[in-house]
Amino acid sequence: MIDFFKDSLAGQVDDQQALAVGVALQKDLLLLTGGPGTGKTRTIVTMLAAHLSLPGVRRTMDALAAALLDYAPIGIESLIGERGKDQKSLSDLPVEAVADYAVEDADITLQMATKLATKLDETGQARLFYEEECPLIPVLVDMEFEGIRMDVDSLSSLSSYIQEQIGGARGRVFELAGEEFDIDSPRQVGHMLFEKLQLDPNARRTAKTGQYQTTEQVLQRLAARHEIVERILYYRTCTKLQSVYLDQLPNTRFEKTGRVHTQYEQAVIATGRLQSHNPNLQTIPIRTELGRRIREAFVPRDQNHLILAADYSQVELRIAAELSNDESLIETFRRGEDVHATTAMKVYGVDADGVTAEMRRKAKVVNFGIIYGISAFGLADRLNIPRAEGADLIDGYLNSYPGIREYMDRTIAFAHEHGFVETMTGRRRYLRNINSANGTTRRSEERNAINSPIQGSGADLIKLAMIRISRELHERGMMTKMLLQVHDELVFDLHRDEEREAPEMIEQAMQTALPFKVPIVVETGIGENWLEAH
DNA sequence: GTATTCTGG
DNA sequence: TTCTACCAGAATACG
Repeated sequence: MIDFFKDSLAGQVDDQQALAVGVALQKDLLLLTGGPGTGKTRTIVTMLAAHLSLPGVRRTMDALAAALLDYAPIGIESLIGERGKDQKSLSDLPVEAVADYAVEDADITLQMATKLATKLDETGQARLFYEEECPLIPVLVDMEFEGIRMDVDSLSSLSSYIQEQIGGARGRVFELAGEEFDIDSPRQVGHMLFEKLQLDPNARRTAKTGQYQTTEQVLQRLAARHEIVERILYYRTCTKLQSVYLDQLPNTRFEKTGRVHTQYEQAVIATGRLQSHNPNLQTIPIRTELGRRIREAFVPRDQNHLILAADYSQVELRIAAELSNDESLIETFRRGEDVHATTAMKVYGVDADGVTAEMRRKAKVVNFGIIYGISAFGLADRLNIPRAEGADLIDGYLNSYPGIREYMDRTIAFAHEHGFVETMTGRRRYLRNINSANGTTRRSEERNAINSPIQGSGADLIKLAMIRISRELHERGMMTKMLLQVHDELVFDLHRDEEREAPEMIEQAMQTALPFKVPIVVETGIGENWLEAH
């Protein structure tokens, strides 16, 4: 959003000013926006409309004009020259020279808007556009504008500690290797582990360049054979944290506010999710003890606030239950049972007391795999079990939840017939390779067909919740601010006076944003930082 | 610029 | 027989 306005204003403003202009423009734009049949002016935000109805076309005026109007607008190069250091700026030219170009821009945009509005109606995505995507714009602008406060001191003390850890791990790796090499180079790591130390005569190679694979998954399996492996893994964990989250992240803090203002893209991801960048706050570590500590640096804006995190519990599995209407899976959620343990009971044919931790772990992997349209091989690979056992697990799963098998068959058949699939709100994903003669390509597209309605409905659910939460916060004159969205989680600056009201309202909005027969569970947490709020 | 790897949901 | 789980951003190595 910021980039868009900064570009439009030809570098004449800084980020803060661009943000302010963006807020003002977007809000005016939306005042003009009415739903279908309301009789109000329908302002079409062409980029968003194009993302929904022409997702395969690049969202530039030239590409869209070619696709929608079969027309090639005046090229900007004819005015300011080719890209490069000699390229002029529009502001260098007399107004007369720019007039035709500028007028045509407005004309073409209006013509495209009219066509796009028709397309949205035709594809059944008008409500999605007017009632979900458009109202979300000012909500995202507000979140970008607010930002989240970052405590750089806590990051720098963590950085010193990790720097020591890196030195220690590095020394131990060289000691065990008997020589120095570049641990940052996957090729040299592969050479050390598989040529010099001969840790696995059947080591896998990468598809493109034939190097030895040294991914975490590969290394985990070798960890028991040689101490060097776990040291390399630890070295990688530490260098990753250092380079991405300790060296770079503090620089993204906006000095005037002391906060980090991520940018959200609404029209990029095919399934309908948001994308976060500059910095990406949707990939802040949580899975490892050391990594989690990064989250301690995300703190409330001042002493009157706390961090509130609200996240959907197993939302994609619940959506799979809803879409498939599988009685057994729905019943599991209605009873409030542990879905992974229940799945283990079913696929292993044991009672509740018979479920071991290992069974539950495997059942959990199967539950996730099903959402992605997994194959027996893929499951076997991930669980490090024989392929036949993987096949048995999937068979057992689909027999326990027959509705899921029907959902998969029905969805793939629909995709083959129509060339797209859709979410609960009618958001479409077009699958141009669904009828490919290449089996690998086709099967990959069939997995997309299975996964997209699930992932995309999750995106719709939280987007609609965000719109309602934002409206409630404003209407009630509350001081709590929504700050971040991480796919199934929302993060807030919670005002201390609203410690009861806000979480209750937010939970309610998240649970009821779309109608479900399956219970939707939201977990909230409050703390002095993002880690504590979990 | 592409490949590999790691971070998240 | 082959190739394998969905959606991403970003840092680093290497040619």
